[in-house]
Amino acid sequence: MAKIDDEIGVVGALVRSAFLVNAVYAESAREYGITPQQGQLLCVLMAKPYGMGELGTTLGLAKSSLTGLVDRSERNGLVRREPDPQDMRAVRVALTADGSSLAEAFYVETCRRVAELPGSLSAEESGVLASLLGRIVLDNEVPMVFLEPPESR
Amino acid sequence: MAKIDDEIGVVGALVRSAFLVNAVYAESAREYGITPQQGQLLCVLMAKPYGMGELGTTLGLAKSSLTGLVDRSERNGLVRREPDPQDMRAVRVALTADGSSLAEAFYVETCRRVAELPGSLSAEESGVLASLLGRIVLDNEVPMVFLEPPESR
DNA sequence: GTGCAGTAGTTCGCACCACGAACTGACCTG
DNA sequence: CAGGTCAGTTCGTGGTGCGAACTACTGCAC
Repeated sequence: MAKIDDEIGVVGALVRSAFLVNAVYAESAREYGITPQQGQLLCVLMAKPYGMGELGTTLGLAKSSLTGLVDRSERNGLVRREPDPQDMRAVRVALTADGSSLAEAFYVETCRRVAELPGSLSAEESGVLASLLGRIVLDNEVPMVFLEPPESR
Repeated sequence: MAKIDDEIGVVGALVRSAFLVNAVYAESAREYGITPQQGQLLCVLMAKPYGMGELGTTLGLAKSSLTGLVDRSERNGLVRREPDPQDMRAVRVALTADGSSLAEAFYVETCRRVAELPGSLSAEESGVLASLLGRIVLDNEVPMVFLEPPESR
């Protein structure tokens, strides 16, 4: 009781903060001339090249959806399909030089913007938030769709 | 220092938890035979009818995007366009009876699923998380894209 | 009251996204 | 070497999101 009217439940807070982060992500992508999905693809590939199947499970997409996404990104020169030397069926998707620098720029800018969101939180509160959200992310086995910014560790 | 390797920064935690919530939201929508965007529209309209312009700013969509979304939802019988008695140009979008019950069911189920995500957090930790995220949501003026579950207050 | 600027929504054309079903070709096991 | 499986692609369908151009109504200026 005695909650002021600004009080919010965990569920609402999670859903609405997700909405907020999406909007920031989308706007950032837009300014770099890519779609949010392409941005996501680039961010995943920053870590290492992936096979199509792997990418599908990481991004939560069907195989056929991925073919198109990679096609378009390849057409834009951001990504390259390399043959897998071990398996003639398989393909390894990797960033091109252009893709790599765009990914880096997009990633850094997106980090910057997301980092501004908790502006009013103290460093300590940010730490608490990170650790609680981090547990949710780990417990639910959220794939590595976003690298850890090195300076934040 | 002395951080174990599972440690995560705020930025990564926010982005990845958003990814997680999206996935849950999308899967829930899927099971109710609607797209996430339509689900979002229904959730917003649960609170009250909206004009198209209002809806655009709330959902962060361009006018023209909204026309289509409302068209499709109307075609599915979930939503209705009512004339605004005050202004002959304007329109009020409201849930139909079908839309209202679908919205309610979708909303409840989505809440249930999102509520499971922080499963390993104690009640107290959940409270802390809610209040920190709540401040982010308030500070950044995230629109009411999701009602507050009554029982969580 | 007439005229005109601004507002609410729609239309159109475009590119993208996501899916399932059906398919191709390489792998592998018996 | 035959049949099953696995990686990816193709195809068709429907939904999404945008900007530019458009229609129709509102409201203010005069």
